[in-house]
Amino acid sequence: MTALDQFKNFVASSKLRMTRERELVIQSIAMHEGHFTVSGIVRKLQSEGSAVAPSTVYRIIPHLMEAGLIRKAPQADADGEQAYELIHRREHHDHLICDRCGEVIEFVEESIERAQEKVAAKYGYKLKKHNLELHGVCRACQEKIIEKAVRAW
Amino acid sequence: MTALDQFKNFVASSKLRMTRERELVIQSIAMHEGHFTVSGIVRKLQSEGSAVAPSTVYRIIPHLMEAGLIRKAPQADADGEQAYELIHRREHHDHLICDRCGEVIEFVEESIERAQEKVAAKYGYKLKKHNLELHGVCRACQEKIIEKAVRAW
DNA sequence: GTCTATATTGCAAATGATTTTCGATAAGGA
DNA sequence: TCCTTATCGAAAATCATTTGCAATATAGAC
Repeated sequence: MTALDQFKNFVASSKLRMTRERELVIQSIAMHEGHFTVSGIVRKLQSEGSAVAPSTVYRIIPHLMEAGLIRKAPQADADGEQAYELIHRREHHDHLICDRCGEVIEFVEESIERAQEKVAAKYGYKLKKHNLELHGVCRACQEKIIEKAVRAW
Repeated sequence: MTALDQFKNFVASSKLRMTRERELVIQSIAMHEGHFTVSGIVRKLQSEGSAVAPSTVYRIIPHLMEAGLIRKAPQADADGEQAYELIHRREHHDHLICDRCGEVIEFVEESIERAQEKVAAKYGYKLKKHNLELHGVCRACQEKIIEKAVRAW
């Protein structure tokens, strides 16, 4: 079932209506397959010649969350804008974040997943979800930092 | 070493200056011992008769982060305001949280720490910190849920 | 202590993301 | 097709955060 179909089901079980704009936004998000922001979607649709107003996208977001299609990403964009992510029915993933440039890499490390279950079992917990963020400096930024230091010296 | 002392060291190794406002803000945060927001600090200091302007608090925040005293909390406040948290200097630990009763268990799992380094290396990142929250239901709550279900049946 | 350079403050204005208002339009059931 | 009302776009309103600026305060030099 595609994200669009998923939302159509949600619409059917409510008094919401299916519109051209909602379809465009959902397809844009589904295609994105990662983190996205409102301004990003607006820009992308605009460049494709099917502009949708920012206020409209902002109004669609809460419905997509309610429908279980997306959720807030644990970290905002490099600037202050709220980022969202598709909730895949596919495998869960964690985040590796560069605190200097804001790059976000999604990864899945099986050994971490297993170790988490181990910890939960040890304390008698039944796990529902988790949230792992690794913060650091990406390779490109490391190089920029060194460059800058050398020049200043 | 108190948070205030820690910041004083930081100030000494820079061209920053120690001021009444910075001292007030840091002590307010240190006393808080949990999540906090800019507006919360402003309100608290105001009610204590030692008001500090919001813009001043906003300007102190980046210095506290740089000094390693605080960091952004992974989740913003209930409304849209950015939340921060004190970074404890004691041993690093992760959190196992019961979403039903709110119990928080702190733990350290070596295999997880090592696996994180592995992921960072794979992507060329230099790690600075991380943030792991396991969410679930603790044993006690699991039992209560079962009890309740049986009674309702 | 006094002097000086400049870091810091508070206020007000600016910015930028998000929300809301409102008149026009369009979805979908009758 | 007709009607009800959900939805849209544009502009105004909000709200958190940032910035410009003139007044003040800190820390080091003397």
